[in-house]
Amino acid sequence: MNTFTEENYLKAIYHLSSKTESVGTNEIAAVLKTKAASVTDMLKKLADKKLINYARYQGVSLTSAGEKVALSIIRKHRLWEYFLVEKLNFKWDEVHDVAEELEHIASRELVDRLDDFMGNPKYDPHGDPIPDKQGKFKAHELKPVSAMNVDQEGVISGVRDHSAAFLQYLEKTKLTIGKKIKVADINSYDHSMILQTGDKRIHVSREAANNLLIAQ
Amino acid sequence: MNTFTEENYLKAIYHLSSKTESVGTNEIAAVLKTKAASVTDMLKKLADKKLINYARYQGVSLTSAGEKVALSIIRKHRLWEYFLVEKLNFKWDEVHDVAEELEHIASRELVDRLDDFMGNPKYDPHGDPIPDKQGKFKAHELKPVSAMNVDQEGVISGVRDHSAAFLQYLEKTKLTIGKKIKVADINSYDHSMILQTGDKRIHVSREAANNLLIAQ
DNA sequence: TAAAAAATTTAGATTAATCTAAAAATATGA
DNA sequence: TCATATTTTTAGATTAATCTAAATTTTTTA
Ligand SMILES: [Mn+2]
Ligand SMILES: [Mn+2]
Ligand SMILES: [Mn+2]
Ligand SMILES: [Mn+2]
Repeated sequence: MNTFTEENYLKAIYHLSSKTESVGTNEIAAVLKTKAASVTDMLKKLADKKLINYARYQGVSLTSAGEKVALSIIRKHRLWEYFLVEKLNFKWDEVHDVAEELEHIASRELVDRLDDFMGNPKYDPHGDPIPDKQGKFKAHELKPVSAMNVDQEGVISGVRDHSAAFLQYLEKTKLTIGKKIKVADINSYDHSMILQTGDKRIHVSREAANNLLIAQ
Repeated sequence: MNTFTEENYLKAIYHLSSKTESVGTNEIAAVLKTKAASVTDMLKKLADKKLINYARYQGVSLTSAGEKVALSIIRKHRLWEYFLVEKLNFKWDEVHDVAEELEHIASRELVDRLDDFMGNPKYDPHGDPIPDKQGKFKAHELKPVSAMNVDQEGVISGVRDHSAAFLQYLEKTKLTIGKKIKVADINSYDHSMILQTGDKRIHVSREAANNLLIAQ
């Protein structure tokens, strides 16, 4: 099988590929907190294993074999996050680092049984879709709160920024997954917004509104 | 912290120490399926970290820091095995290898919450005691079935051989943890035994009786 | 379109964990 | 007790993942 490190590279390339077709060496180095030279070495290795398409200086993309591996890691990551929150009562801002370790446990049987044990959840605690056994998943059609107009309504369904700081801020302001919100007002100077949830009015900055996603 | 490999060495030394005070290089190599030369290298490293007492050619023992680490790995191993069997419906012969991976997940918080989630079990699926947060545990006072006399009774409470083959054999013959048995007869020629469980009579070899443990 | 800048790769080391083969220390037993 | 066997350590390589510094390629822009 693949090493822990190879799996992290594939996952990083997968996530970076959602922005651009082809992914650069420096981008990968930044995500994995390593150096470009190290990335080049690993890219050669992954190319030898036919997990990525790689040509010198041309950036990389996953092969379908590589994508399959990446999706299985992401499946495990999100299922474990769900387990930690739903069964072990972790907060949603506490689970990522532990899931980064758990996602590398190989046993297919374990993941599939865990999935069944939890009733085959479709989304993780941050609103991200959980790929099924076949790697299939349906992402919500989401847009940032910052793109909403006054009086528009929506249900909070995901975040763009997964940092503990942002998640804790959302927790504190009660802007959590599943909450129904309505845009009460938009400040035309700094684009900050007043959101209405039930009887509460919450003032959020443009930056926060940009990282909070809603389904309509 | 310690690497995956260092943890496996400490655990191996801990288990081997139950037989003899001081543990030899070759014994460790055999358990870890590696070579004596590799073990010597690692022993130097563990000694530098003050996790073992080591003098060239004299064998090793754990320091109390090393024992603490070993017990935390064993705690995790056994708690995960319990989880796999009790919550995910694995069979008792299927859990060891997965637990060998899970035991290296670092998060203290995870283990302690898992422990609580399961109601703080005292024994794993094979009857082995689970150390608590402080590393404390109480082993059953067990003896092999082979040491029983005719008409003696006892409750199956552990195994000496953890191999899948032996566990499957026990499963098939219904000689599982918690079963009450009585020695109906002992064959004086080959020391095989007839065990009575409820209305069933089971013939077990001397070897099997030796690896099955009872509490009285 | 040719410098300059940025991105990427190569060269050469390093560290951890492993190996084989040979040397050294310890244990055994005639 | 001393030769032989066993155990353990050392010496010297190898492989994976990483690094820094230098070279190369591609991209940008003046
Ligand atoms: Mn995460
Ligand atoms: Mn998540
Ligand atoms: Mn086990
Ligand atoms: Mn066990």
